[in-house]
Amino acid sequence: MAKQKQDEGPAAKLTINDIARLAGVSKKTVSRVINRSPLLNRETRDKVEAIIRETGYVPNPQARALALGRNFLIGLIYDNPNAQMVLSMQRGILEALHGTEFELVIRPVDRGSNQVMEDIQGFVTRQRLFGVVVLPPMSENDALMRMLDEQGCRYVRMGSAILDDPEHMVASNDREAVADAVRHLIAQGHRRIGLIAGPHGFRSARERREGFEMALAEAGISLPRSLVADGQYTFESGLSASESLFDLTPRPTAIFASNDEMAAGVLYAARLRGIAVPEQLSIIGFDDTPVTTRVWPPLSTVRWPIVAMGRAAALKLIGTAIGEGAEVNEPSMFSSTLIRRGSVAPPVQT
Amino acid sequence: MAKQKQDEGPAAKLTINDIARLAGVSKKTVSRVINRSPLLNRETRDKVEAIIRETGYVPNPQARALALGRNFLIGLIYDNPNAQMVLSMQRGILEALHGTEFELVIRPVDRGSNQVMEDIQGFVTRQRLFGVVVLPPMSENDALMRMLDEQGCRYVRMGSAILDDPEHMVASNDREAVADAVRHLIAQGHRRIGLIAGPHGFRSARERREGFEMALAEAGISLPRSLVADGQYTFESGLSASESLFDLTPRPTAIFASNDEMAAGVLYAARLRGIAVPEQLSIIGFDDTPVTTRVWPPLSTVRWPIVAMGRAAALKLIGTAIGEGAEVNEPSMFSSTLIRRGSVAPPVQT
DNA sequence: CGGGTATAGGAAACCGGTGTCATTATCAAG
DNA sequence: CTTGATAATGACACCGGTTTCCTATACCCG
Repeated sequence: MAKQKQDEGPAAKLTINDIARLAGVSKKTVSRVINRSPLLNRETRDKVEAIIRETGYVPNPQARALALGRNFLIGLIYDNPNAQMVLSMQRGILEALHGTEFELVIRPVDRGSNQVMEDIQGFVTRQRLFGVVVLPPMSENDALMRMLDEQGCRYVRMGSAILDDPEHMVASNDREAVADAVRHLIAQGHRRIGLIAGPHGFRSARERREGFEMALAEAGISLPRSLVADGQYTFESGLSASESLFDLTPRPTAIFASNDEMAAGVLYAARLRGIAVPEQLSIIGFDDTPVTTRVWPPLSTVRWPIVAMGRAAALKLIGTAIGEGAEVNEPSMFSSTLIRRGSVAPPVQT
Repeated sequence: MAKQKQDEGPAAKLTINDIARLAGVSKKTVSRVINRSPLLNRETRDKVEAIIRETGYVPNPQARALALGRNFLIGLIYDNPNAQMVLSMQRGILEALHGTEFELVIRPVDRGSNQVMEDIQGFVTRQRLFGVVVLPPMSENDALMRMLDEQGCRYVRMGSAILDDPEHMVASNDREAVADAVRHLIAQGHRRIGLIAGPHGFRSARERREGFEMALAEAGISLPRSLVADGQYTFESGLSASESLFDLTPRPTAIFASNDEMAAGVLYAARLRGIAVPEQLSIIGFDDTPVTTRVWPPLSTVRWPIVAMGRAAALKLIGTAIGEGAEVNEPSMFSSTLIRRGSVAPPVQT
């Protein structure tokens, strides 16, 4: 059993030397063709390109990465319960990467673990990543960004946050969007509106809460502490949080849940209690995940342009590589919009 | 402006030469330490390891990949509407990859496009992937597997398929699981049971349909063509397909939908028609996605161990690398189970 | 027609590891 | 005390590209 190293597969691996030999030029010339060097004879270029096309030669990216000192891998770091969001984000990023030589390497992490930092550091340094996109809530971790800076790893953070650093941030205006949603409820006549907040420490949770409070304050509606329940962005937490709101007298006539999962929990809880939606209770969620259209009634919600934001994040990242001087002009702030479905109606008169 | 190559970032990149110099040994010896070569003096090893630990040296994977002729990237190829499934699969694979030097590169493709093959081929050859995991329905594409073979790219296909080739396949027994589900309906007294089938050409769709027919045949129940409606594995298709079933007289008292999305569509359609579930209509889905517990009533469904299957697939792939001689002993066949929730009840007597 | 200047292209070093083989040190056996 | 076997280590080529430096040729001008 002789080791057959060279002709392992039917697609014997071609090297730049083979191409050079076939074309009758030096490997340097082939390299110039590949990298589109402008100081090449037209004929020479055509000849080499023809051979490359015929043979189906593909430069070895490992060798390229080694020689160039950087590779073409973008990392996606996240720790997020929202599967739909993560997947949409992946899609957006991949759209931007399509046609480039970049690939996407994903890295879910466990925020709870106290090894997250080491884990991520090992990830970026070992793979010498070109850059990473960080999804919320990991993106709110400033220590992480410092570490990435130290490692010389580019990054873009996604989030519902202030634009302290537009170059490294793609954000949505959650606060204003939530305020809009709540204004909608108020316009329908609601005055006792409950909030199911997101987890403490999440910037998105704070932004959404502030938007909620802002709209109420504008309308001169006071917000007793009892109308605010804490949630964890999960269906179950929405379910249990809403029960404490239902126990209030008078009961709130509308509830804004800080994400769709919790909104679905509210709807489920209402069903268990025999509270009719939207007749006796209006509900608005946030994210516009598919679940909003699967339940009955379909949930009104706030949609943020996840795919577009993912695309923008990736373009920001690789833009710095492609056009050295070219300014990256991707927008950093995206607007969310209220999607009206069937879960909102005027309150019953009491 | 002198170029400062060496001390670019705070984490100046160490090379194997630096370690060798610091340890007073040759780079080859350092390499031996890294690769746990057994023919090393204990003292030498300890000394080098100490230095590696102190300095935080990490071998450059690009260089390793180049020298070794293969890199440590696993690709995930999919074209699937089921976000939850894809994400669970990612999770399973990553669990298996955790602690190894492998990373996961994802590649959603567009099955419709006639460039899929070129796209994937470019992906695996350019990146010289170690191997790929292919999700259904892409995994049913035999031409793709031939191409991967030609490219010398390892692969494992996931699916609900016959085990023609256990080494390259991780499968679930959809047929038997569906038969179980339908037997459950029959045991409850149902006789007119509708099927919403998956798209033509999907092996999973065929398997599930065969399971359905099998259970009916066992019970001696005939299946008129009108009780079978075609679906596309989407919510909307489930919605419209179920309407044709609802128009039948007599109406089916139970419906098996070939996945949860379509089952949710059936439930939604029933709500629109004022058909009470489960009193007037029983529903069973397939996949056990989160939506099944968000809707009311929660849907009975068939659960297949996605995460475990993803883990097994990844282990099969990298197992061949880690233990050369060691047989990979991951199971190739996984069992699905019926999850009973609230969408099934005995039929009303007519 | 000669000298200066682009410009194409080659030789060799390099990126940071790994493989092969030779060399040296150590030890048991004869 | 010599010899052969064995363990530990090092020298050097190599993986497949890129980059630097240099030379040879073509072209331009006075």
